Amino acid sequence: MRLEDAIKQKEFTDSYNKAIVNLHYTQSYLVTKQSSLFKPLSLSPEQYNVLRILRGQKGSPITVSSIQDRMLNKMSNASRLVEKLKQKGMVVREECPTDRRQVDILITEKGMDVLNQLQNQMHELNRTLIQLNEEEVDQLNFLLDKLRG
Amino acid sequence: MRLEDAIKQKEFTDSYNKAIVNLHYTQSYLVTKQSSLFKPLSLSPEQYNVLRILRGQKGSPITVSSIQDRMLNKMSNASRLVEKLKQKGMVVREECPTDRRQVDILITEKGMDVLNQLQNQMHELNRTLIQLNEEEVDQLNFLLDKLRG
DNA sequence: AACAAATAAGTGTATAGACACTTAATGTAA
DNA sequence: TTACATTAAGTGTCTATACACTTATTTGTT
Repeated sequence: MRLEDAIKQKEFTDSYNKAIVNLHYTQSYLVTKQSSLFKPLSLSPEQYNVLRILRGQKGSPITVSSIQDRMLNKMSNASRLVEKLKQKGMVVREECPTDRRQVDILITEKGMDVLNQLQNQMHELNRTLIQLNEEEVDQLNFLLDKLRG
Repeated sequence: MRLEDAIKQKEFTDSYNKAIVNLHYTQSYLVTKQSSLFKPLSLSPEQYNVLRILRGQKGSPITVSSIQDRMLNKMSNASRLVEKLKQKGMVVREECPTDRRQVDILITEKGMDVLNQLQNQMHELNRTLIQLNEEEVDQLNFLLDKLRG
């Protein structure tokens, strides 16, 4: 659906303005659709993102600030998200032996189970959410990477 | 900057997965940069969006639910955003004469002043935020519209 | 060694998003 | 016309974002 119809706006001042609005709108569309997957597991999209980062560590611990660096939203609060995940038993905190300011975070078996449970559904959902062929997706990724300079 | 470097992730399972993450990351990048414009005026990005919708009405009133329909984030709460703007004197609420359930919203002169103040800065910022040429921006808009099906 | 600067984690608070719910008014149909 | 469903607006509550701040620890300099 054209953006103009989706938000009932007749026209934009220029293509750049439309692109900004289009990106905001499309991201919100994705969040809404993805949330339906997370909801049954009582996971928020950002909590899922933190779990993904931890899985990427393949067993080695990662500090809270390194999680922050890897987050999609650099303004979000890794400290509090980790605390939420800990309460659900999906991560553990350990004092870092070499620097007592830091806290090492590890994903638990339960956390891995939740991710594995989501894996296939997520893969399928991604395809249905993005109605583009392979060439177009690559083009989109190219443009997004270039856009940010 | 490539997404892989921006979030320190070596690779993605596939291009579709990367595109989802790329859209989330890019939108967050835009929000952060745009917020710096709104902040001096004590406006949030969503409050700005509501004002834009009201300006688009060119003087005719619009109900709260129509604002909701036009919002970028369909899950956001137009009722509360309008209340915030009212407290700042940027909009007024009027009882709808034909349907007492509805509430007509109008932008005030103060609201218009704020928008006009932002207009030029916003236009400039859009160009610098999107490091693409005209052809590429159009291509991006095409892909985003198609993506959502 | 002493002290200031820098860094890591966490806290406080306001705004917004997500979602279920309430209340009031309107529409519809027996 | 009464009764029930629908719609519009608003409220309550939890989670997350944005941003300033605190505390503890480490680093770097003199």
